[in-house]
Parts: sequence; structure tokens; C-alpha cells
Amino acid sequence: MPADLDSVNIEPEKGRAYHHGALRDALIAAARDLIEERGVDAFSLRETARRAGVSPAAPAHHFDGTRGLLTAVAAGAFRDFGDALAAADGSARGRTARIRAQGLAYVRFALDHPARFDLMWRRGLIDGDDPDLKAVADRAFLILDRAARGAEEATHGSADVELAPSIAAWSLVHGFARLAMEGAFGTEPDAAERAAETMLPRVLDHLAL
Amino acid sequence: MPADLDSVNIEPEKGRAYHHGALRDALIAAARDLIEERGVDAFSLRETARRAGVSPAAPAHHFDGTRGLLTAVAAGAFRDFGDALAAADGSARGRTARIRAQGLAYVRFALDHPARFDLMWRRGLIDGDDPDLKAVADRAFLILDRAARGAEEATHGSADVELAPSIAAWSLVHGFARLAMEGAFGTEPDAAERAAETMLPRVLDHLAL
DNA sequence: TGTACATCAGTGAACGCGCGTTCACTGATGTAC
DNA sequence: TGTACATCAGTGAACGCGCGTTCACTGATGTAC
Repeated sequence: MPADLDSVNIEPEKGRAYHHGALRDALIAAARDLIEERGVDAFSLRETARRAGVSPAAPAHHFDGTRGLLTAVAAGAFRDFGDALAAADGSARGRTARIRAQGLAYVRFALDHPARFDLMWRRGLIDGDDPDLKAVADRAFLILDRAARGAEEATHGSADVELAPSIAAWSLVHGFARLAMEGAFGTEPDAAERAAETMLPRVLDHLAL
Repeated sequence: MPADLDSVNIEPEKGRAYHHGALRDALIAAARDLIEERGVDAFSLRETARRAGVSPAAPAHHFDGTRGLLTAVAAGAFRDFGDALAAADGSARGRTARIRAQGLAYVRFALDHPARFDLMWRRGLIDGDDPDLKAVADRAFLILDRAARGAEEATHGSADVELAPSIAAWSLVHGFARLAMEGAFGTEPDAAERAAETMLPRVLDHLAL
């Protein structure tokens, strides 16, 4: 199994062997491309199979139906998302700087991969109980939470109280990302991008931590 | 046309006249009920017609297809949403109190009408250029923006600068609402509700305006 | 006030479509001996 | 090293489904005279 899904050839090869060899990964990549091109709602198992160059019945050998495949795509998204947050976190020093860096990375990921970001929150389409999905999702949330709590992490008693700054930061960037994606800051192609560049840093100034 | 859609009878009546009389409103009410019951993605024009007790061809006399009907539902949602924000705004005195009140109302609306709230942001499903929709959506945003800018409204020069606190407040409550709806604060039936009651007021404390 | 008739708001059957999944199957692989 | 054979990973045809929309139609309404 290749570590990098981008390297998987999802096109049907001329004279390709009867056995694909890496169909599972190819299907995930094809599904990912499909939703990024046409949106989560345009996903279909048949179209994914078509893109991977296999028959409509082939995916059943690797995934438990539509939900199973989408869950795998979402897990990949959460993994990349967590990586982006971790990288941003590592590049900054100090609690405020780390939160800002993660916030920018959070919105950046959403705007760079809108359909995958969308899918991550589509509880109805994916299996929230899947252990792989849970693991990568929890990891991403933990990275956020640790930065928001900063050094206070281990010193406070009431979980509720110390959760508030985390959730405030999370809500702020999540809301900004969604509003940008949903066209609230303008529907021109580059409106979301411009808002993220010029507006978001200022918006983050209004977060009291 | 009744002002209150709730009063429209959407059930097929025994011995009902051939002409429905208020089919347009009945279809909007049926569509609204359908999506609140089964989610926006489960919407179908045929099922809506079925619920309104008319043939699948009937809606075409009142709406320009699926998109037209959903746009009307979204417009109704934005109207109610704006009403809720305005009521909250009117019940508070002072900039901070008004922002808090509106924030609580914002999240309350989202949790009370999740599918309609969802639909409001589903750019792909509705006609964003519809004048009715634009009017009620703009009104809602204006109510938010006025409270966030407070008395400074007419005094500042740079639009970008004075927009930041508005967008920060908007992003925070929008993000909190979506995260709650998406199950980020727990997937138990009352998790979102509990988060809104116990967490949201504290989260709003972390907004610097 | 009565009547002819245009217009409006429905019907219901039919269309073609893409979907997810099932089914018996077959070609390729890899293992036991 | 060669061969028999079980297992695995595909095929492709077929299923039934619900969908949005079109079509010729018809019953009810309302207006002109």
C-alpha cells in the first residue's frame, strides 16, 4: 500500500492486469478527486469505479458500500488536516502565536480542500464509529486543544472552564472557514481567498484568550 | 396568502376541491417539514408533492423546479432567522449585551431548525440571485452587523477595519452552531443543547470587541 | 342575471436516467506437495 | 521444479428504485357581454 495516495494511478491502464493491485487506494483517490471536482453531494460509487477503471461491482471487495468508502476518504482528510495543524503549531513559539498559526492553517486547509473539509463534518455520510476515523479525528482535535490551553493544560481543575478558550478559538476559525466557503464574504472565485488573507488575521485579533 | 405558513393545511383533505387554493404555501410548508424530518439531502420534489396531497406535476405550476421551491424555503428561513435576531437585539441594552443576545439567538435558531439553517448556506441548492432571498438574507446580516459595530457605525473611515469585529462575532457563533450541529461537542441527542446552554455563554466571554 | 368561453391549476401516465447492490461467473495468484 | 487446486479480486449483466420533468388532458374559476 503506497503511503502517498497521489502516487496511485487511478486511470485504467492499457493492458492492465486483471488484478489491479492497489484498487483500494485507487478508489479512495478517485473518490477524493470526484468530490473535490463536483462536490460531496455529487459523489457516487459507480462514478468512482468508472474513474478507477473498474466495474461497478469492484468496490464491494474493498469497502462496505458507499459509506465505507466515504469514511476512508474522510479519514484521509482528517489525517492531512491534522498534519497541517501540527506543522503550523510547530512553526510558532508561544501560546498566542501557536493559536494564530493553527487558525490560519485551519482555514487554509478548508479553502484548499473544500469538499474534503465538508465531508469531514458530514456525519450522515460517514461512519463516525470507524476506529481509523476516530483516531485521526481525535488527534486533530487534540492538536488544536493543546495549543489553545497552552501551558495551563495540566494545572486547572474544572474541565468545563478550561475548555472554553479552546472552543472559542475552534468556533471562530471553523465559522470563518465555513462562511468563506459558503460565499458569505462574496461569491466571486477569489473572495474567500482574499477574506482569508486580509480579514482573518484581523479577525483573530478579536479573540481573547 | 396566509402570513403564517404553519396555518396551512398540508394534508390532502377529504373531498377537497380540485383547486387547492393555497398550494404554493402548502408546498413550502411540506418541503420545510420534510427536510426538518429527514435532512436537506433527503429532499425530493415528488415526496413534497405527496405530502401536500397533489400529483408530482403540480409543483411546476408554482415553482421553477426543485431549486425554485428550495429557494422559497430558504427565504422563509432567513426571514424567521432575521426575526429571531431582531427580537434578541431589541431585548438587550448596550453593545456587548446586544451582541451576546444575538449570538445566543443565532445558535438557538440553528439548533431549533437545523435543516433550515443548513439549507440557508447550501449555495448549490438554492438560487442566490433570487431577489426575495437576497432581501431577507441581507436584512439578517445587517441586524448582526449593526449590533457588532455598535455606536461606532457611522464614525469610522476604513470599511475593512470596522468589519473585523462583526466578522469575528459572526464567525464565532456560526462556527459554534455548526460544530454543535455536526456533533463535535458530543453525538448524544442533547449534547448540542447542553453545549449551547453551559458552554456558549463562556465561549462568548472570549470575544474581544 | 345568465351564459359563453378563456384561463388557470390541477391530473396521471409516461419518459429516460443514474443509482447501489446482487449474482453467477472467471481470470490471476499463490501455496502445498 | 512442476503441478493441482483453493482463494482472491475482478467482470458484466441484471434487479428494482425513486427521481425530475414532460405531455396531453380536464375540471374549476372568473370574466365579458
